[in-house]
Formats: sequence, structure tokens, C-alpha cells
Amino acid sequence: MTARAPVPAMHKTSAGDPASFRERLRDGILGIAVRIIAEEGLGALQARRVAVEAGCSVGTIYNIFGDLDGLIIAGNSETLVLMEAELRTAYQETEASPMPDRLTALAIKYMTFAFAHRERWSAIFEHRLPPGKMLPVDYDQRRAELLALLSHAIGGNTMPSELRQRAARSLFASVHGIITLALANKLSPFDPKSVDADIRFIVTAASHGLAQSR
Amino acid sequence: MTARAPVPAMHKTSAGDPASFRERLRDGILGIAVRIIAEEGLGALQARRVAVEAGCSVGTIYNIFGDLDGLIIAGNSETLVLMEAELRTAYQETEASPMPDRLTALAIKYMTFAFAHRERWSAIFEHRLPPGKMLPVDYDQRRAELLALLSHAIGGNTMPSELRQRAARSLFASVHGIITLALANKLSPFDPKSVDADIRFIVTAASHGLAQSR
DNA sequence: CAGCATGCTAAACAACGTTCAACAATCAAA
DNA sequence: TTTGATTGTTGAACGTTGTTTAGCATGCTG
Repeated sequence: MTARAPVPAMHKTSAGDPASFRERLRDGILGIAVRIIAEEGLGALQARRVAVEAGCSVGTIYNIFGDLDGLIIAGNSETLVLMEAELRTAYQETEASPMPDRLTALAIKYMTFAFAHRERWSAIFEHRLPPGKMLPVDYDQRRAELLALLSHAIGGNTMPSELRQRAARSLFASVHGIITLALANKLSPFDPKSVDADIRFIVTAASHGLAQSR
Repeated sequence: MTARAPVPAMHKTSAGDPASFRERLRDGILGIAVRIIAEEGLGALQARRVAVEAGCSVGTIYNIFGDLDGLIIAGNSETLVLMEAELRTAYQETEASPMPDRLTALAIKYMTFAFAHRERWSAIFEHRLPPGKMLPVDYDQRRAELLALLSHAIGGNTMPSELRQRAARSLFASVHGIITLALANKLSPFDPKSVDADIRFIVTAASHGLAQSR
């Protein structure tokens, strides 16, 4: 029994664009990985399972992404792209508004994204890459762009750069902390309305503090 | 070879207090687990390693703690006790100070603890228990006590309870977010001085906002 | 001494990430 | 076309996890 079926021989057999098969395989694997993370969380991402659902072998995943961390980072990178797009439109829509309103809009948008893509958002912060390894440069770049967006939202240019950057960092971290603890149920049962109120409280309070120390 | 040595038969052989062997074994395992977490992080905690270092078998760990999650929770519980003790003294030392100073002192103390016990502190928030399982009641109780401490620090009794609790939650979450992202190097290279300034900024700013909306 | 309950041991199991020899497919040159 | 080299995929196998469990030493009880 188990007559050791001859290899399906399905690779490189697709006639079409050049460099197509490999790229489609990459996109397919990546899409499946993102879907698993989105539906069941980062912990549910397993090499074998991705291979089965993608119709390839485990080895292929390692050929393309190096290891599971590479696959996770590629997925997180797509999440960052998605998030930046949404935040950028929110930024542009409130460009004429006064500063506290702009900050609140941005913070609420960040919250909305985190709630709508709960597991994908969590995956960004849950993932810790093994010691010694470095993040890809393009991934680092995406994060820097996001922070620059926040920094610009805080003070057009009427404020000392140092204070503005500190405010951008602290405020983002604060909003982030509120969302994180809320989603993890670490402080109280999860309640979106309450999180909304918490964020508005901290952003307006900080805005007043900022205006005062100008 | 490997003549299957007769079982060492080391258990229950200690003459002494009643119920002593088991408790000392429990404390030993727990102490080793805490040390591993403190020195190398939650990810370095492995059943076999704990068993070897404790001089017992893996099964014993499961007999005492149920599973690895039980051991982790027991370790985190000790961290909570340690943290609450430090925060409580900080709370008592600043009981006479005005509210913003009190909040700042408490927040800075929280930061100091997180830096001093980096991995133990991280373990509390990194650990996610498997779906369906509930946290032990005493563990939940410890967290509630910590939050009550913060809530009391914010408004003696001159403030509406609802607003006070919201402020306590948001402010703690904010400080927590600042520390979390700083330790994870998610926003910029880690710099304790900068984190200190960020926390003072958000706490004083929020205090002003609180005073305003009173 | 015989029987029983307790609870630690250590071997086994299942599932994971990861590696690698074998092999199919393609292309360039003869 | 035939040959050889190269590229890229396969799936079995390896090592390391968390977890379970049969086996047995121990202490207690009659």
C-alpha cells in the first residue's frame, strides 16, 4: 500500500506572465497567513496548516519567507499599509480643524481600526522576533512613516520640534495603552463605548496641557 | 546498559513538619520558574528545564500546577504582590501631597518597577491564557486591589465616582502604554530619561484636564 | 503483616518549527 | 534532440516542545 505517488509536478507548469508562478504562490501563502491571523489570532498560524491550505509543502514556505517569523512580518507589514492608508485619510479630512479635534479624530480612527482588525492589530505587537535578528528595513520604514504622520498632526510648525515629538510619542503610546488593555480585558470587561470615552478624555486633557505649556 | 536504576524514592522521606515536602517542592518550583522568567523572559520557561533545575520530574509540575499556564499565573501572582507592595508605600508616602504630585509619584513608581523587573513585568501582559479557561479568583482579586489603589489616589472623595474611575483607568493605561512601547522599542530606541519625561508630560497634562472638567 | 490511597517518576505521545536529500521542471549549449 | 547544469518544490525526518499516564515506592490503617 501507499504506493508513493509520483510527485504531482505542478510547479512551473503555468504558462503565462514571466515570474508569475512564484509570485502567485507567495501572494497565496501570504493571503492565507493573513486570513488565519485575522480570524484566529497569531497563535493559530502554523507552517503545516498554511501549507495545506495553500496547496504547497512546508518547505516552500521556508524557501519564500525564510521562516515563520518572515511570514508573520510580511503579514504585519500588510496590516501597517492598511492602517496607514486609513489614518492618512483621517488626517487629510481634518486638516482644517483645530489641533485637539484633529488629534481626537486620529486617535478614534486608530481605535476603530484596532477594533475592526482586532487580531491583525494585536499581531503587530504580540510578535517578538528572536534575539539577534533584525527587522527588515522596509518594515522599519513603514513604522517611521506612521509616527511622522502623528508628529505632523500635532503641531503644524508653531511648536518646538522637541516638545511636539514628545507629545506625539506620549499621546500615541497612551491611546495605544488604553486600547491594548481594553482588548485584553486586563482592567475591566471590554466595552467600546467606554474605550471611546477614555480616549477622548486623555486626548483632550493632554491637548489642554500642551496648549498650556506652549 | 542503562540498567534502569531503581526509583530514587526521595519523596515523603523528609521527616519534619506535616505537609512540608509538598509545599517546599511547590515553593522550589515556583521560585525557579520566577527566576527563569526574570532572567530570560517568559519564553524561556519550559517544563523540562524547570523539572531538571528543581530536581523533580515534569509530571510533578503538572500535579501541582495543573499545566504550564498554572505555573505562569502563580509566578505572575507573586509579581503582582511585589508590585502592589511598592505602589502602596509610594501611595502612603505622598498622601499629603496635592493630587498631580501624587499621581506623578505613583506613575513614576510604576515605571521604576517595570524597569527593575522588566521581564517579570512583561510576563504579566504577554501571557494569554487558552480560550475557555478562566483566571483563578485570587489572581483577579489582586488586580482589582491594584486598580482600587489607583482610583483612590486620584480623587480623595471630592470628585464624582464615575469620572474618577474613568480617569484612573485611562491614566493607568496611558502610563502602561508608554512603558510597554518603550520597552519593546516599538517607537524609538529605549531611553529611560525620555520615558520619564513622557510619563510626567501625560500625567501633568491629564491632571490639568481633570481639574478643568471638575 | 496485608491492603489501600497518595503522589512522584519517567517513558511515551502528539504537535510543533525546521531542515535536507531527492527529484521534477526548465533552459543553454552541443 | 540530447545532454548537463540550475532552479525550485517536495515530503519525510529530526529535534524540541507541552502533556498524559502506567508503574511503583511510600506511608498510613486495619
